[in-house]
Amino acid sequence: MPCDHLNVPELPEVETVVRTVTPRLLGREIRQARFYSRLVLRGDAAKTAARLRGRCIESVRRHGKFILMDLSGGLTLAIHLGMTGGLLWNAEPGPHARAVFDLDAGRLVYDDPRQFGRIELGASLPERAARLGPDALEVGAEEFAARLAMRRGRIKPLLLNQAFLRGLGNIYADESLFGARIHPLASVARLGPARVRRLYAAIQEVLRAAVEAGGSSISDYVDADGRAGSFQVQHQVYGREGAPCARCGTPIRRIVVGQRGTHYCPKCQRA
DNA sequence: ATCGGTACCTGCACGC
DNA sequence: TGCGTGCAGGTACCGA
Repeated sequence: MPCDHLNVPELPEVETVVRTVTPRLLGREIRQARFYSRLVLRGDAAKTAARLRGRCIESVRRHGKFILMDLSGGLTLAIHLGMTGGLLWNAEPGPHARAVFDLDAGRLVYDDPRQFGRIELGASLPERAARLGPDALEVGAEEFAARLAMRRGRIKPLLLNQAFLRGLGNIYADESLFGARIHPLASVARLGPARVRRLYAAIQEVLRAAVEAGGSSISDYVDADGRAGSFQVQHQVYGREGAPCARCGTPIRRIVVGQRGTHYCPKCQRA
């Protein structure tokens, strides 16, 4: 069986999901939609199902951590996977299935044990998605630097702030800071241009490598039809508390920043 | 704008 | 073995 999507979906995982489901969904017609969670679905289940019926999926795209499906007739279905959401293809709905989309060919199941994910249907992308910052993989170096210059506070919480940059989550924020050799508590205002450039480059490299590997760990968000899990990207700091830093051998340290576990090398990443 | 806290959920690791 | 506790972190919201 598929899917222990135990890993939290961030930009690379969502990108992987989008790439995997797109060829299966493009041009398909939604025959029937069913919703099983008042928490996950924003809006009335019966009305949403009625609006979806008969529509074709014209495009699938990623917007930060959102999955957006543009439907015929000018509607957009937005799916956010939260922390434990995943899409299963042609799967039998399990106890955590929160939505099922029966298509003219195949079936898409939205599975989400903790129900932190959200599904909403609207005329365009939801307002809360529209007001986010530029996509972490699309932003240019200069725009990144300019946006950073307008901010204060510590760097790690800023990287997690989707209104600043959309797509980074806890894992890749830590990995990016390690790549740039910047301490997670470093003051944004005191980051010089060299470190800002390094941070930008590290974010791009970390995200691209993860996308290339098909996400952070098991790639079976959509693998109900039995594709073997892909290889895993080796995290340098995340989840490696006490293990030696790959660069200098110093034990990786874990602290809490903004209520979130934060991993870094105390020697490579100075404040 | 930033900061710190809470809440939403449930599965799982851990300790006794 | 069994049970309680705490933790995981994406996002929204609150007051300061």
